[in-house]
Amino acid sequence: MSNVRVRFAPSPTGFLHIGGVRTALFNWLYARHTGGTFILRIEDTDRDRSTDKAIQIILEGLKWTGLDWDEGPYRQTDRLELYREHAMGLFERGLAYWCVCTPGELEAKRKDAHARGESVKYDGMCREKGLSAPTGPAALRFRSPQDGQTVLDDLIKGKIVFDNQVLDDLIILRSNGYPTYNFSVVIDDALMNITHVIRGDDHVNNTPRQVPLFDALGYAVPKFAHLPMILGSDKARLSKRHGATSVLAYQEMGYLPEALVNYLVRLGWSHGDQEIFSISDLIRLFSFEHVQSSAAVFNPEKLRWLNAQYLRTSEPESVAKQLLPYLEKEGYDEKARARIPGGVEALVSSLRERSETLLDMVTGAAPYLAETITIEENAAKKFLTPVIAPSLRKFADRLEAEVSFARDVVEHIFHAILEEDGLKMGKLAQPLRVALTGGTVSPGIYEVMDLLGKDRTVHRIREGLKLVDVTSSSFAG
RNA sequence: GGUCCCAUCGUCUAGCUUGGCCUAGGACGGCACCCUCUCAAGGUGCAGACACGGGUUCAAAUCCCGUUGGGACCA
Repeated sequence: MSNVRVRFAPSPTGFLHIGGVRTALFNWLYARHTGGTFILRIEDTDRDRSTDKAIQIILEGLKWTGLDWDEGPYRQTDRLELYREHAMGLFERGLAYWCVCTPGELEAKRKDAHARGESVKYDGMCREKGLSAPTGPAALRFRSPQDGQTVLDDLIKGKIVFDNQVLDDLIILRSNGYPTYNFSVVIDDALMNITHVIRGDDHVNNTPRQVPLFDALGYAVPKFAHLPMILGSDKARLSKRHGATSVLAYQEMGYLPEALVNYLVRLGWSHGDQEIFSISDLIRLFSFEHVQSSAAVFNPEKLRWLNAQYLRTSEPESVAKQLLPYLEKEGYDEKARARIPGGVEALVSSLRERSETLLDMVTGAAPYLAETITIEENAAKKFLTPVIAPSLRKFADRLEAEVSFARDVVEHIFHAILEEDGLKMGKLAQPLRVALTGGTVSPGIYEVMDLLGKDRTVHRIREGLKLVDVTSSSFAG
């Protein structure tokens, strides 16, 4: 095991966002690629917005996508003492100071500076006051370096230089005793020995504030890798109005986790022209070298295509297993599934060519799981005609008389009738399809019969025959 | 407003580090054709991009500068 230690640190303030999953994924891949450790840390210091429910959803989402963590989940609220201790440590060494400026004063100053077109950073009012133990409300501020530069050598974006002059003396401990985001992150990353901070590039500007903290605290500065954002179709940051953004929503919509992972990894990372990667491919091939530095637009169409690819190439057994809960949800119980001779696996094999999601499969499965069907009116009118009725009846009769329902036997009977009645394949297959499935779209006609079994096949043909419009038969005949 | 990031087909991207193999490749989507018992899948083909302007160089998608346009963060 290498000494690489990475973490995924979501805030439990809602569902697990698709962008969060990608961040987690890149962390996970890097850990697995290097044989390092993947740590899960819940950043719940925002007590007003954090909920236990949200934590559960995050865990559930990660489990579904298969991103297993090696340590944690740690919770920042369990570590508050640690932040206070280290903050006071900085104070004792003169690297932090008490600030008694009130929020109102600060706001006024900011407005003022803004109006004059000046920088809105903290003016350092309390910097040299030397307050040792203020009695009223006070925040602890870090004495940020004011000269020189902070250089970030990002694994993805390369060298980024920040002038320290623009750095605020950032608050590390609020007057209510809670640490600020930038401080708790540094303490955690330092104490957890994080070697690589892999996060969204919305954090790039936080980095020059954090690096001096590592230095002041006497910890090694980790390496940073800032991942480009995922955007919606209008190039704005991906959000609800672009459609589903919660991972679990994708689960509900019938996507396979492997497909989602494959899609997400290609949003920003590439390996030549390859589009489809197994998890082991990804672990083996992943590197920051090929991570894109520009943002990417989320494209649901391509996700659907990828999902379809996975549906078709995965083991039917595995897909069948994953399909089960969706079938249950639609009310297709054990009994319904038992109606299909080959079971759900056979169903999957026949339906997967024309399904992009598991939900598509559920829809397509209806005629085979149900005891009876309703035939679409237009389809009946068009295909269940008096002209074809005799051939259909003949087919049903012969099937019934035959002991075997083996594929080649059925095919033989079918072709014999085509020949006898001078019909082309489609002339008989389509009416048969309508009688058997109730619609005009289905898997191959022999597959349909396989899924239905002999009894239901014969029965449905006879039921379909009842719909043949007798009033037009005199007209036709 | 300040700071930072980014810029190849509609979208994801290869190529950029180490300029020439690029008349810019692949994938999704679109269109057409083939296959065909329906619908798909599959196959073949077509349309489609180096944001712009300057440099550097024998040679630039590739290096440098600027402009423009997007985005993020701080307010």
